[in-house]
Amino acid sequence: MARTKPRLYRGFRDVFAADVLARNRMINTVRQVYERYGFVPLETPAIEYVEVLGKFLPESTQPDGGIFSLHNEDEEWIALRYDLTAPLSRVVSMYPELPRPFRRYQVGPVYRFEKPGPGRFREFYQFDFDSVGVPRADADAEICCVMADTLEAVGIQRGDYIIKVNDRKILNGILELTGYNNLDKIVEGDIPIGPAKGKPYRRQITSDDIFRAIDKLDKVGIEGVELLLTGGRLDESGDYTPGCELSDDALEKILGYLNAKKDSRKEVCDLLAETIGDSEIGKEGVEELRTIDSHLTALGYDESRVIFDPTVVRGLSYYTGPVFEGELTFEVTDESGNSKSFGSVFGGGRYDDLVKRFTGQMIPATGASIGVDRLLAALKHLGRIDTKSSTAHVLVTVMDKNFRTEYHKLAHSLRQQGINTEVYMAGGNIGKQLKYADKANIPIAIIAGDREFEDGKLQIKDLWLGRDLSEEVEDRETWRTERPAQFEINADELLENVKTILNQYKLL
RNA sequence: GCAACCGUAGCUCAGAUGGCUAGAGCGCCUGACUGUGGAUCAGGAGGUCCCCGGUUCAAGUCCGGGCGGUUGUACCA
Repeated sequence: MARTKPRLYRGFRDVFAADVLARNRMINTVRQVYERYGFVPLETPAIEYVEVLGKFLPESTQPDGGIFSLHNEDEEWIALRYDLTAPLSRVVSMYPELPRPFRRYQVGPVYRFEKPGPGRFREFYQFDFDSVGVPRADADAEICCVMADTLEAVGIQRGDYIIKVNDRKILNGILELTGYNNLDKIVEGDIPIGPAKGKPYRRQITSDDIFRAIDKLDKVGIEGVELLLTGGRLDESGDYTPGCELSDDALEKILGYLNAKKDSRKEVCDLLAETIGDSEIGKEGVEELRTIDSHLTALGYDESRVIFDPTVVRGLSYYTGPVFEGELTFEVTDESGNSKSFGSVFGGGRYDDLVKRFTGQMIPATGASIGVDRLLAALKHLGRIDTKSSTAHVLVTVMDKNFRTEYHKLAHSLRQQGINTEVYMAGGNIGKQLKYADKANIPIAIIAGDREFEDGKLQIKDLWLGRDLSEEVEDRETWRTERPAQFEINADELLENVKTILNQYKLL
């Protein structure tokens, strides 16, 4: 009979103890920060109606790519949530009795039907917090504070991260200045360069594509952005991306805007105010940034933590005002040996129109979201994660089956004192049991047979110490006869001995 | 979606121009005191060489198609 082959669906993964434990710890830390600001927990289902999730039903009969969707029994489209913000906006419009402002946090898996990459999965955790019902920019300033506090709480040092802020209204203002704010045209022609040279292309270009191009600054550099805004760009795989074919004048304005980088937030605001000229929407954006700046400054969140950066776009999404990006700035080397900064782990912004699609009324909201797994990867990289893969701190070994009850009683008494204790339940000699403890990363083993029980003694073994000592032991004989890191103790002194060892490993 | 590269043991890979009974390191299992982790030593298990078809006396190796993976790019809430 053909057996079933165990396999994982592309982009999904199993997560084992060490990683789950580390993630739980991190989530706990983050939760404490969110709660310190008064955010309250919310849980929503993983599945929602497609139209609730957002703009994924064009006029076609199928939801857009990018999400996991299926038909329900009534032939309606439902889908796995791809973020936690759309469900929040549904909740806000479904329960008008909720207190406003509604400030909630939510953590859980979200799903995206995209090509997975290294560290990029189709199921991953996000940890969001949002303020719904607050139009004022001090709410945005608060988001920045929470972001900074959170990153520091989980162990990212000041200087190893930066919160970057921009405002969509300013971006829109710039677009307005260039005259391309309602851009919608078809560009077509023959690919001018590369392996596919001569092949015809045809592409619809809208204002969004200008943002898209700007958003790629990190990836393709300023020259790349320039190409994307003008004639088009050939990437290293030989793929050609048609450009926006902007005028020289417009290009110049955009590039000038992207250069409005200064060390101080105030200077950036001044520079942007100058660049933005008479654009009403642009001026509004600058005012918002000024308000955020003054709040942050008053609270002592200076440019070492939060800066204004005109190049931040944050995708296309639903953002309507300030946008935030929490970036880790320390360098990492990828597998091809290039060093680059770790990148963004925290993102968000103001989205004043998101609830409107349900209720018709504008309900302002602002918030941010942690890419939990990416942040976890960063902490691992920094060595700020202990990778314990066990919950047991003590393994009671079974040397003599006749004493099985005794072993369980020993374990029970330790548990009652709050010590996580496991009794070895499978068969096998002592060596096998110690190997198990070693592999499971359990720090202490207790060994006892008839000799010990007769004398009221126990053998207690510090396995982690033994592991270190073993590096100096040359031959098998001394290892076995000396039994490093193993002590005989009186049975009634077990608890204090266990505690002493666990304290050394900071496990209590 | 498009493009390039890749697919041999659980993992990392070796197997010039077609000629094997397909190998190595690591890992895994057993043993070296039936009361002790590591190192060492001695054994052992483990492969339809991704799948299907073609060329050939002969295919892990060449050709076609599929599937899967990696990377880049597009999209990205």
